[in-house]
Amino acid sequence: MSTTHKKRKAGSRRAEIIDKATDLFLENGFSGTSMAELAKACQMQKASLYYHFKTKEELFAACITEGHACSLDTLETISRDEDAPPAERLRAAIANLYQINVDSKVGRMSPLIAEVSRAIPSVAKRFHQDFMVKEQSLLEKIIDDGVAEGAFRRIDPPTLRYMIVGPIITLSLAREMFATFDNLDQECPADHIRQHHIEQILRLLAKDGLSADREA
Amino acid sequence: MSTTHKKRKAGSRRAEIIDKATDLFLENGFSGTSMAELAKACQMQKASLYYHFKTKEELFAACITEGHACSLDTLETISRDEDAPPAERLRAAIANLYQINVDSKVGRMSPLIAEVSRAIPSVAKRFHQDFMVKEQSLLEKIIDDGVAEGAFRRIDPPTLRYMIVGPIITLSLAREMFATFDNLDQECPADHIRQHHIEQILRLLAKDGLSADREA
DNA sequence: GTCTATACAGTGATAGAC
DNA sequence: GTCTATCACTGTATAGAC
Repeated sequence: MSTTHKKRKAGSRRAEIIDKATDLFLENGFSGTSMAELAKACQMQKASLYYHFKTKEELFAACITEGHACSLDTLETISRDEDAPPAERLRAAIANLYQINVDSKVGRMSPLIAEVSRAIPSVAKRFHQDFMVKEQSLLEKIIDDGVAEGAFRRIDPPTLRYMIVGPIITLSLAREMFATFDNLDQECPADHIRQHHIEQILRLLAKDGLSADREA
Repeated sequence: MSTTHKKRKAGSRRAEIIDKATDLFLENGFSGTSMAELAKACQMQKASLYYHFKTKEELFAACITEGHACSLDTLETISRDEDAPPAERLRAAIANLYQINVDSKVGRMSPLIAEVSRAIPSVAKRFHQDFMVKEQSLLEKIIDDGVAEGAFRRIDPPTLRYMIVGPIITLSLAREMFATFDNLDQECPADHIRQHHIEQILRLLAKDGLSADREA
């Protein structure tokens, strides 16, 4: 507290940089975000950033991997709770997928990854391994359990996965694309889709004859 | 032919620039693509680009709007063919949506739009109006006709739209994100999803009792 | 661990000859 | 309509004081 010039909070200035950087990357893209801009947002000097991160690419990688790695906890809990009724588990899981992919920062990073994937392939690799694969396998376990219990109809796994995750990711992407629209919530009605999508998935998974429970 | 220095093909050098620029933008993003790089790809001088386009942003806008505006022709034809059986029309429509969004350049631009949307909101607006809205309404007409004919069950339109377009857009996005992977076709099995997705949509739209036609 | 100062390559864009 | 030459500026990254 005596030697340094500006020490805002104890310890992890690094975490603060990652947080601010993530916001800026999400808003302006990777190339569209400058270290100067980030420095200003952190109220520090450009050069100081390079004490914490050797390069801009390394900083970006940290935003992807360290920044929000704990996001799958809830999904993991749901996945482990094998006693709950399959439909309720799936309902909870999909609700959580919306939260992860639409509400939180990690899930909104897909367009960013697409932007830098050619220039920094390792980032795409990490994002895939640390986030997407885990998310997928947790979801798949929940469905598999339901099928094993006889509660769900068996559907080709990759296809079902895309029908569950597809609308969610697309909603997230659309909200990034049209972030500046006045009527964003009309164009991309997040809550509406969030509520109705799950019902259609359950209808798909329902065994024949049980599917007439609900009319949209 | 006598006055100019290098006149490759007659007339539309402009179209060539748009074409090359689109490729580079798709590969490296907007900020990640420099005018110098583009000039080299077009085998011309940087300054010459500015004869055709006042700014880089204007060039980008041209890539979005002019470059690939005619892509909805097939979908339009399908949409107009009201005598064909609804299921066949929808099948053809979805197949075309895959072609537009996964195979062609327009559909792969979504992450790009997301990147520049905050900096150049007009581009997002144009893309939305000229492409997405049209695509959506053509699709909706096909479904509405099927419902009117009594062939399809009625499903909440925005939800159904996301369940059709969501997996397609997400497949496209994933292929951009993981473009550098060796096993891209394993990770993002485009053909597989393309074939099976449509069957699930038809099951969703099938009236009760008719849905036992097929097992995935 | 943060600062000031700076290197220097690359950026979008312009001027003016041909 | 394309060229050469050049502009003013911003980009990432580094050196060295404190």
